[in-house]
Amino acid sequence: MSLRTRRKSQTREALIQAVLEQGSRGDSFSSMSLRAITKEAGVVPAAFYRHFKDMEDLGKTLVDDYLTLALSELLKSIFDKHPQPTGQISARVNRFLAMISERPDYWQFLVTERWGGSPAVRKAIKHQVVKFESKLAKELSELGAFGSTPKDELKLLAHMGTNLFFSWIPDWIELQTSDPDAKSDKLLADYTTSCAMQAKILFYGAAHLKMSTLQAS
Amino acid sequence: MSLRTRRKSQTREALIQAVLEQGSRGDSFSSMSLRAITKEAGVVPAAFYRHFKDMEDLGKTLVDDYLTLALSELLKSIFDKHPQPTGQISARVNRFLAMISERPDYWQFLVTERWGGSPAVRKAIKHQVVKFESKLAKELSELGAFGSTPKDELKLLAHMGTNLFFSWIPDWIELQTSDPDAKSDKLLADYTTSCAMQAKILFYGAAHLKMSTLQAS
DNA sequence: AACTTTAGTGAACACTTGTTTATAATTGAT
DNA sequence: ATCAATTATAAACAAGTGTTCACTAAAGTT
Repeated sequence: MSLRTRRKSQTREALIQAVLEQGSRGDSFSSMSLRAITKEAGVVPAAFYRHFKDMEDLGKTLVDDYLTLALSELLKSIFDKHPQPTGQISARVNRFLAMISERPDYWQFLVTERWGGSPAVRKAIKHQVVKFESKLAKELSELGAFGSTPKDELKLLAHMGTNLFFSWIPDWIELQTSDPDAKSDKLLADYTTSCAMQAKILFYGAAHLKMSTLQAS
Repeated sequence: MSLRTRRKSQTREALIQAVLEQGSRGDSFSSMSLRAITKEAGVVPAAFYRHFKDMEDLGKTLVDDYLTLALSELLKSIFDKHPQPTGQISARVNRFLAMISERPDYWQFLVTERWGGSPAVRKAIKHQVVKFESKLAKELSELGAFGSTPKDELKLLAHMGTNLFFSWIPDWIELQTSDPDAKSDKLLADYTTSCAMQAKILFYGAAHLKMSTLQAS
């Protein structure tokens, strides 16, 4: 990799990080201005066009080059092959929340823009979420408890699971950032167990309810 | 009500509707400009200040004066006292989706701005959603199946239910608006049964999993 | 060493933004 | 009928927006 391309990808990175930074401050992508992004990246507005066609292009790149990776690494971390036999669900929920804490800016952006104001970004996220759900369904099928569950039921469960997991993210991030006092440890622990309970309710219901036979209840 | 106040509330309404209109077109609230709103409302920019202090004020008013009502009417419609004994869950899910179809602009705004770019609107929505969850928990407690369920478990279930219901809204609205062809009827029916299944999974899990005893599983 | 390529600069552009001001027009009160 | 109150208007303002263009300076190539 040449020196020039290395430096180029450096400011490119700075532009991406500027978007994530502003997202972490509560701004939505569609309300971010190109000029504000370049300013935060420490570069002149015109330099933007050496990297992206426009803001929409930047948003899609952010989703496809960064958030996609974060999503697949999340899945890897949760379903890796060092299973702790006791407390399976709780352990995985802990891992999930720990992954969120590592890069809160990524997940903040994902949650905010999933139903946000930029159609292109929305579409890119939707595409990645669908892929995530498919991989999650496959992981669940290899889990034993859902070995005999039909494929389409697993897809539905993965869909519900994804929505459930995403619903934890905003509150979890807010707990992390806005409570630096002494009580926060207990608050974090409480929220973690609450998430674990939610996951247990969902997976218990999916495992024990015979959907195909109870269509009229 | 005097003629003047009636006309005033008329343009006030026009401003609110302009926001909902732009929201239905896919724009996020934080990216809407005051000028564009007044233009769509058919009024000059300066007239805005006769009604609201700024856009943030408009957003909070929209949530507190309109969406709050929509939320409580939704609850009323779902838990009214003409219960159909057969297919309780399916029937209520049908009612829910029908309510969404009546004012898709309201629900679009609610979903988009729930994690959107305006802190004030986000906070206002959060407040109303918490109230909604409380009322939902109370309704569930009077439902028979959850008569003996502890209060905090009902709160958790109401929380999960609210998130689940909200997760249906974007896809449901998109199905309604973007598919005016012949196959759409089947698509809508399929999505409805999918939602009903999701609800059954959740409520079955909550009703049968003894949470208090299974904290370590 | 000479030449080409290119990431980043700085100035300029036409346009939109939120907000203020004085003014017109109409309703409500006396 | 007269006067006060107030909704809406039109014009103007400074500030911010996306985008273009000629340019500088450094890296890559020959």
